[in-house]
Amino acid sequence: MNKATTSHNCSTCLTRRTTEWRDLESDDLQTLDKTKKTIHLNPGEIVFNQGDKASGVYCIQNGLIGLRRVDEGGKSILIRLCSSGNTVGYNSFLVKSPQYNSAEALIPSTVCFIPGSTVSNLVANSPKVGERFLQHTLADLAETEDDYARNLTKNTRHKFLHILLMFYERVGYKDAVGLSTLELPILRRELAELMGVQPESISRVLRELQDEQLLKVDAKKILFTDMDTILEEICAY
Amino acid sequence: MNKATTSHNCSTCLTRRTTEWRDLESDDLQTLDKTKKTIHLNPGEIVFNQGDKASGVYCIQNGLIGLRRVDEGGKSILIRLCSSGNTVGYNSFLVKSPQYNSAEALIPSTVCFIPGSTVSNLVANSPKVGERFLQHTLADLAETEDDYARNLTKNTRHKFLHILLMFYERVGYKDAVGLSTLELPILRRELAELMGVQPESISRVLRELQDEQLLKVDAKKILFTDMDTILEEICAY
DNA sequence: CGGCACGTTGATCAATGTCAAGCAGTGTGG
DNA sequence: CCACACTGCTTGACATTGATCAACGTGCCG
Repeated sequence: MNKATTSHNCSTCLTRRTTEWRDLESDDLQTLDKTKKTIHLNPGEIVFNQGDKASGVYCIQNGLIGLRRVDEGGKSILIRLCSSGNTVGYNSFLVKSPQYNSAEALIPSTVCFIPGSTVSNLVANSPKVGERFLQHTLADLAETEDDYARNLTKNTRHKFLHILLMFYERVGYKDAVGLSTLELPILRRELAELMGVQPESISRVLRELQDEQLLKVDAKKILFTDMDTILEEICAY
Repeated sequence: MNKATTSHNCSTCLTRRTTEWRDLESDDLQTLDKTKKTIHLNPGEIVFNQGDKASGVYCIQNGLIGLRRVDEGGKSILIRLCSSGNTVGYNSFLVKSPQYNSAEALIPSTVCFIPGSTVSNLVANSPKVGERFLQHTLADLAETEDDYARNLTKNTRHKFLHILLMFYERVGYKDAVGLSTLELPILRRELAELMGVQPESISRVLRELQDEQLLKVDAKKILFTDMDTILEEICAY
């Protein structure tokens, strides 16, 4: 979008401070900067496809990337959402496997591609980088186990409320009169794919929640008219 | 059970060759051996509980350990099964969090407890150990994503057949007349907890599969009378 | 204007959960 | 040794959830 952001410098990149590269200095930082490629993506555009050779890793500058898995039957789900400061494609690269998942921009996004040779060099050069990748993997594992458990034990309503709150934490705000508000950044279909349900189920649970006066819906905008009750429902049971 | 196996020596331990400690030598190996504690567990006995302080890691010598998560509503599921050569509790230890899951022996099992200080020393001493933990975490993440996707997209029947085949790979054998056979090592309830369904659903799908002549059931023993059809069903769609 | 993707809603159906009953095996105490 | 309690497993009846199929409205874009 913005031409100025296309030529990016790792040394001054604020996002880098939350990535695996946060501990790099001088030479290593220059190596990173010289070999990375910055890429802009529109919604629906692909970072990489399930089955592709993993030739490096991708740092998300800004935006929202969905990791998608399609099964043999053609059913598609979103395994995880990743945003600014996350790295995607690293796991397949580190185990030298083809990409397990596809990565797709859900909103306009900027990612930096780091070639595999650079990753290998930097990991070999500085032990901190390896440690950061370990911590990142551990965090992804913990999150995936949480999602796994929730999706296996909860009903559609609970799972949906959880996703709403997750988005509220990321991009929610208070409107003019102090009401908690959220602009959903993704389609109904994508919400459904996060929960392993059909889009119609999303419509129905939204209607149900509106009928109960817990929130108001206007297309992608959600107004939480009774956040307390929602929080209680999610946390209690 | 067997007294002889209680005093164990890491240097000669065959299981160690598939753990994070496989690359250790001489001094490090002695440190490991001197500080580890070997523990025998009967079915139902607990290695550690969800919420416990993670004071070290546990290597599974033999047996079958289930990682269980109980949610606020009291529903319990099995997140993952671990057996000989796996390490459990390492993820919580490495991120210095309380245990995310409980670990419980599902059959008679032997595990070695490695105190946290030993783990930290060995990781600091030899970079290979850290790399092994990274690879282990990556493998667990990949497996959890697979399970996640399957559980979100497949029905009870498909998930159950998948679990049967998984057990067949681990402990299956051909009987006297060459028929694929399996002694299920766990309860119906535990099978259900692996899939996030009710035990009754396991009974029903077992009945269905018997009625279709795909297998025969005698308590815990499963005879696969038509393995080809089962494999086709799982792989195709 | 026409086509297309997204979203909503209704009707219906299939899958799974829930509840209750009964059976088999096992261990315990009288 | 028997009576009893207890747990695991199965089955049936029924309720509930969510999927499926179809129709329709809206907004966007060529």
